Amino acid sequence: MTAPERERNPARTREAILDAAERLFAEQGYEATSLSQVGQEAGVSRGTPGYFYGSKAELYRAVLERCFTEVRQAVQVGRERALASGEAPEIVLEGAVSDYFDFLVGCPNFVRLIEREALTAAGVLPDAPAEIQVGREALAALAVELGLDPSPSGDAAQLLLSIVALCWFPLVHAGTIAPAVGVEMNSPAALAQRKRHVVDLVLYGVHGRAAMAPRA
Amino acid sequence: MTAPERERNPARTREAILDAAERLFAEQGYEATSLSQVGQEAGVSRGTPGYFYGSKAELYRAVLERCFTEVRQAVQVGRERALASGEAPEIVLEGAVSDYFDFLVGCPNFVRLIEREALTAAGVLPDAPAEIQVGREALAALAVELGLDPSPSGDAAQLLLSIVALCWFPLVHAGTIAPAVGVEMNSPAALAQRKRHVVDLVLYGVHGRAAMAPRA
DNA sequence: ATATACTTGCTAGACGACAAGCAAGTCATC
DNA sequence: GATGACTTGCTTGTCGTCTAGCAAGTATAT
Repeated sequence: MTAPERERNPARTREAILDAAERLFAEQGYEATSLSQVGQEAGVSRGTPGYFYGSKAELYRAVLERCFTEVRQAVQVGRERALASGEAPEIVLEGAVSDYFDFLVGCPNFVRLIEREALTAAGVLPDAPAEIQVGREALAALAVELGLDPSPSGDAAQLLLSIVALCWFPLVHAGTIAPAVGVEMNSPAALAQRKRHVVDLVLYGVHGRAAMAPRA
Repeated sequence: MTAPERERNPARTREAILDAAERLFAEQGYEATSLSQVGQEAGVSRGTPGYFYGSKAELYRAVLERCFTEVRQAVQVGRERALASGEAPEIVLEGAVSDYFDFLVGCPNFVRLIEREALTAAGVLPDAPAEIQVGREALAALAVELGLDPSPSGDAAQLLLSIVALCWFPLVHAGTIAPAVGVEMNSPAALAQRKRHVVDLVLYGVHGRAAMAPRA
């Protein structure tokens, strides 16, 4: 009868901690985030994150792992949808780029975490097999779809990297470089405009590469 | 006769500290770098950085300031050279993109510092007037050179942001995303290949935009 | 010329503020 | 009442800052 002060639910608590940690690690970075802060943000005491995840490093690993699996699933879904559509290659590419752009817009934490990870020399994880696999799959799909050279550092890889760069970079620097060069990224309309430009640029690139013979 | 244990030279010491701090802040980030580490790297005691720069935050500011002035000078030089060349717009653009790419390759510390700064919400500096000015100047130059819409978020701004993204992003993610999608960035040849791709893509973009009427 | 006053580069010890991890404790739920 | 969820107290270590002090130079006076 007595209203329980706080209902006990380890699964829920674990997830709350993971959510809080993801946000804080993404926003402030690993070093600048304390376990007390994570606990407070998750609505538990300062010892609870350590209780469930053992150490700060392992909590961080758990955050990254969850992010990666989510991303992998999303990419998987997107890829299957694109391959099954049966549209012309350019239409498929256009849709894929657009989807990728939207996906990143919806995952600011993921973007920031990966960005920080890239800045941490040699990273926390020895190498990210999950991510690499996703990248390779995307590379193969792109090469097949457009009939490009699928070899490492070949045309398909270069184009894929450019697509990622064009979608990714403006989000990371939405508050710094983008406005500095005259591009706002703060409204849905501005984002849509940016997305259209990216899609166009990629398509022009594919056209150009097909039209003019690539230099000897 | 007696070899001076350590010649006393405040200017030299200040610069040594600044060099060490730049490297460490760029590589490890602000939080993960201690003043003791800076002192050790600079060949002085752990108290000396604080003695010369007052506080850790001010030392960081000094590092950023020096970086910015160096970059501004480099951009200035490049812009004047490009404008004075009298070549066709496309050739000028090609050279500018190529130069920018090379410049970033030569300034890994700068790239990492700015990247970290972008991740620090609201940044350390209220807004970077120097950087914004550089961006605006580049925007105007690009719009004039190619006859594009110079308004904020217009074609010129979008293209400029794309150029920056294409040059910048692969360097930051040379160890993570680039290899994951099949692009190596570790040898001069690989860098040259990447640069050529970027230049081509930008030129194709300009061509495409000129050839096909941009969508209504 | 030499001694003395004074400045300045630089070091090292001390102190306070956290933070991470551990251990003991408390409380709910089966 | 036992297991597991969760908290709180404590230890240990590190970092930034402050400050006292040494050493090396410079200026001034004799």
